[in-house]
Amino acid sequence: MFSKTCEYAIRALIFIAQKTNEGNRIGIKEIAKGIDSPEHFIAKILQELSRKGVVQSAKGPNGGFYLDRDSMNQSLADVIRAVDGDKIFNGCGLGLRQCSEIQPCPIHHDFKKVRTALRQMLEEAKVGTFTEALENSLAFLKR
Amino acid sequence: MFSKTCEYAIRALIFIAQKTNEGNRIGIKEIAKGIDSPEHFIAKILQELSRKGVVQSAKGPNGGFYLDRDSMNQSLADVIRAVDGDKIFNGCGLGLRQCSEIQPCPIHHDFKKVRTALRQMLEEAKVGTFTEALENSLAFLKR
DNA sequence: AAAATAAAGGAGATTGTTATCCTTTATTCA
DNA sequence: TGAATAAAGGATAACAATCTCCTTTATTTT
Repeated sequence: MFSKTCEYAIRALIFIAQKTNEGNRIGIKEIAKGIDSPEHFIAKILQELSRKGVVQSAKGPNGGFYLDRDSMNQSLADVIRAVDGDKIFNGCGLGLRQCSEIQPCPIHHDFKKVRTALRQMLEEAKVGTFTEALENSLAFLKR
Repeated sequence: MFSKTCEYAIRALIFIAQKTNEGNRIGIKEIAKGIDSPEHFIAKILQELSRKGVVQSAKGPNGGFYLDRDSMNQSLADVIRAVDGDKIFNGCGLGLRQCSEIQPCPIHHDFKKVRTALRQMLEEAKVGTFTEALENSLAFLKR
């Protein structure tokens, strides 16, 4: 569904949100461990997301990644758009560039409903709202 | 959403279904033109699908690809499973192998609803049922 | 100011997907 | 039987996604 890059990004942001809610910045090594991802790879991904303002970072001792209020209120859809673009929300299911309401592919209309449901769900899911479920072991980010 | 291989495969099968309904077998070159795909690549894909029984073929003059009754009644979900496997229907949205009802990722439950809707839609869409829409220019397979 | 820390950045390796080419096999038709 | 046709199969090229390593820059602490 999403690229691996995007999966790691979402997991990392939810993890960082949790640490931010606890009042801490968090380093790359701990993030990689916390979400079971390749350390250097998630570093690259967060570097890019930091540049885009999707996540905040601080260098030096006691530095690390964290989320400001805006970032905490971002939706998963925002994160996905930053990483994978919006083809998952708008692209044709059969890969036709010209596909549209006027010139639909055979599954355009049905597919649109599903995509819309997906988008709504991801727009409503804010990065900062998973902390509680994670704390109470009602959700997991590893493996 | 799906791999390019899968997108081409679905478009090709719907196209072949149309030709079969007209009573003809159809060659690779015409398929590639008809669905606007790389000729050699769709040849490879259909070769594989032919081996799996998803599409039928005949060699030699007047040969080409066609669909028998079973293949005509296949769902798009069947085609997708043959090409991409079932990770799109079962896989975790965040790429966690261990994700399940008991050990869910943070978006597991919401995600499941969307995946289920997607699957139902694709199970109901049979390869052979798009001919009419294509004939009446209510749907397109190119570009 | 120097040392230590941690992210940023650049460059490259690995792997998987997408795409192409050429040869072989099966079938039809003359 | 021989020529033509069309898919099957094998090998490989091109490209993108994934992943790793090393150096640089910014910041803090002593």
